[in-house]
Amino acid sequence: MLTQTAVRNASWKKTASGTVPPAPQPQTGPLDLMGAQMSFPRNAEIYGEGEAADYIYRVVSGAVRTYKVLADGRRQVGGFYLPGDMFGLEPGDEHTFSAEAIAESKVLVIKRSAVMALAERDGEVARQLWNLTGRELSRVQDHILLLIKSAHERVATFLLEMAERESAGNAVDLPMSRQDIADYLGLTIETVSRTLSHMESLATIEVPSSRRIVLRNRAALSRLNA
Amino acid sequence: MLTQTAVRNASWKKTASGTVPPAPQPQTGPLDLMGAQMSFPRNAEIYGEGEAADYIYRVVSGAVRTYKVLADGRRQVGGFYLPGDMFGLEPGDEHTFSAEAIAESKVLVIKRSAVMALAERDGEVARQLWNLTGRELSRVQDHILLLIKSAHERVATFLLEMAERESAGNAVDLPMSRQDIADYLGLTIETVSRTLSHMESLATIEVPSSRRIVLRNRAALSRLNA
DNA sequence: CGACCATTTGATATGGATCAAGCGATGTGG
DNA sequence: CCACATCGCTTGATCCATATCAAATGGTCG
Repeated sequence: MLTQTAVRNASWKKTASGTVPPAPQPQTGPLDLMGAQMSFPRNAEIYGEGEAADYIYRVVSGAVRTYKVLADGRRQVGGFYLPGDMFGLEPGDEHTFSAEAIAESKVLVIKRSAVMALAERDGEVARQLWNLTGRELSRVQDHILLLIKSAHERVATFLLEMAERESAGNAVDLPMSRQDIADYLGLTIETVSRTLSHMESLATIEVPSSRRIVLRNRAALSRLNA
Repeated sequence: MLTQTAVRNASWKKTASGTVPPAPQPQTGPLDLMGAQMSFPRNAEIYGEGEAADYIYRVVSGAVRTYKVLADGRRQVGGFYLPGDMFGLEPGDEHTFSAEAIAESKVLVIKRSAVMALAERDGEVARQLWNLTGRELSRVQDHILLLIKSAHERVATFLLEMAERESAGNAVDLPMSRQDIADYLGLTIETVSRTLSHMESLATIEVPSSRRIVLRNRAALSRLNA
């Protein structure tokens, strides 16, 4: 079920399947052709933890974070999803994380039951779904490796990861706040900020504005990538 | 491909499908009927990181750990697998972690290609494989949540998890060493040991021998479970 | 222009790591 | 069968990376 917030903010629009997403993933195939596009303003909830996972999603523009809040208020960001990325495909039938738009975002919403029915008949689709879960799995495994590293290593790994995903030369445009980054890396906002400042002082990166980071010395970052 | 160590230590034995594993998982179905049983001595490698994922595995007796070693020698244990658990099913065709027997173990080894062929024809099997990956995914997601907690919380969570999986009253028999636990929890062996001692001093647990832990106050542990 | 929010920077505190012994169980050779 | 080596674990002392608390700065929007 879509969330109240989500529904409230929704601007439905049947999409002619001709719409080309900014950075399409190679591995999506028939899933491209399904679903309806919705818009979410900054910080709008797309779905909440514990809700029925009736839909799966694909980012068209903007960016999405998934997260979980622990009993005492600590928040862990599970992942960031950029244009072309699919998210919300859960093994069980409840979402285990919540999802929010980081910035104004357009998201393709696909009925899970439709996809499942399709997978039933078409082995190729089934394989694709499995693949998707598999990718997610290795992403999460990498995240674990990240969380045992030092603060410098975590930030370096994060920057390299973002650079790779955006692949816009050496400049990385971060859609997310320092708080989002901190909660993703398991650090405090202060530590993230200090680490970036330190890297800048070493000329490893440049930070022309807080959301824009230029990688000046990838080798140094890779060395930290451990 | 099976590892040198693995092959060297292997004692192949075609298993009459009548062999009943100690704690069968409910969700395995047809996969039960396939594969051959192998024995691995303590600390034997079952497969190595980067090897072709030609087989999937199911613990019959004993226990298995999967792990990854970072460039600088730090080791992260990805998970522990107890009798009935499947492991080694990777999305890609290379193992992303290594696997070793923690204690003398019997493992059912199943040819991946055979399972895939079966899944091709039988949607039920395909769904089961997907499910397996999904379970693994949520296990790993939980692991991430673990890694952002305090040492006490991590240990408490670990003990409750093990107690649940073994479900032998309040006594937990740990097949793994303190080092294994430490590497799973992202702590040092000293911190794990100290934390257990501290919990014992609070009468939350009893540690009659280093591998045996009795939960005396689950409520206190759950409170730490955050 | 002023208020607000995000970010940076500074000072201090602290949880867990590191370094270093000590201890107990297990096994081996004499 | 005992002495001793070994290994896994515990305990102690100290250090350090990162958290926490606090304030200053900067950027954005009405």
